[in-house]
Amino acid sequence: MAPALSDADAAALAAALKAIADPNRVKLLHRLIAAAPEGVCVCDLTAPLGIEQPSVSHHLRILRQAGLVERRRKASFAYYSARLDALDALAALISPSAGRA
Amino acid sequence: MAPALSDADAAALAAALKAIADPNRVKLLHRLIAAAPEGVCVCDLTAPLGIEQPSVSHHLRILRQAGLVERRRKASFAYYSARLDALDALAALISPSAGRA
DNA sequence: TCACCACATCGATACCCATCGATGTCCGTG
DNA sequence: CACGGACATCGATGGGTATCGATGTGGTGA
Repeated sequence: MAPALSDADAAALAAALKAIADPNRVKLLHRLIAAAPEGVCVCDLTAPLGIEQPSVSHHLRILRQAGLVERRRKASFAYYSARLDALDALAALISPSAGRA
Repeated sequence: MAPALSDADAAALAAALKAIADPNRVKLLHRLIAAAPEGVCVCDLTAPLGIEQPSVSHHLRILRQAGLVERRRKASFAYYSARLDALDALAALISPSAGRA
């Protein structure tokens, strides 16, 4: 497994985790996972989250920069979908039993 | 699966993730996991992390409050060890494929 | 072309947190 | 009982961030 864990690796893993370490982003991801592999447009995420549209865009931007969600544009709408492989990979990194046989 | 995900669940998951979403805490957990099930005393964690002892205690305190590490005291030493089951459970929560069969 | 809709960005505000030096607490030792 | 070592807590400081209203942008339809 990863015996060393460099500073860069630790920083990268911390950055990815920080992207999810927010209640609203947890909710967003949960909804996108539940809708996978379909996408959900921003307009359908504002109301259930209870926050304004700029905040939703802000959180989705952070999740997208972390490589955890994707965006597909159709007309003036933006459909976001979860990257299941990225989430699985992230889970494997924090799971101690993942590295063992 | 988790169909609903209440506000409390989202907040709890976010809080647990926030506990790991720090480069130094990632490093601490990595070392404790590598040393599991043995414990590591604070004095052996200060030098490799490159931060002062109060900061190490601070981070270990946060990890302990999140239920991710345990503390065993022996004399004036404090031995910390990772809770592998808690980490596995946390990984399962953020892994989309974990809920499926 | 003009008005409109969905979304992104900007700017300001308020809040949380990581870090460290100094200090406190507990225990074992001489 | 004083001393010292190991760890925890305190207080101050600096940097990061979530949130919103206002505004910008791009595409659609009349």
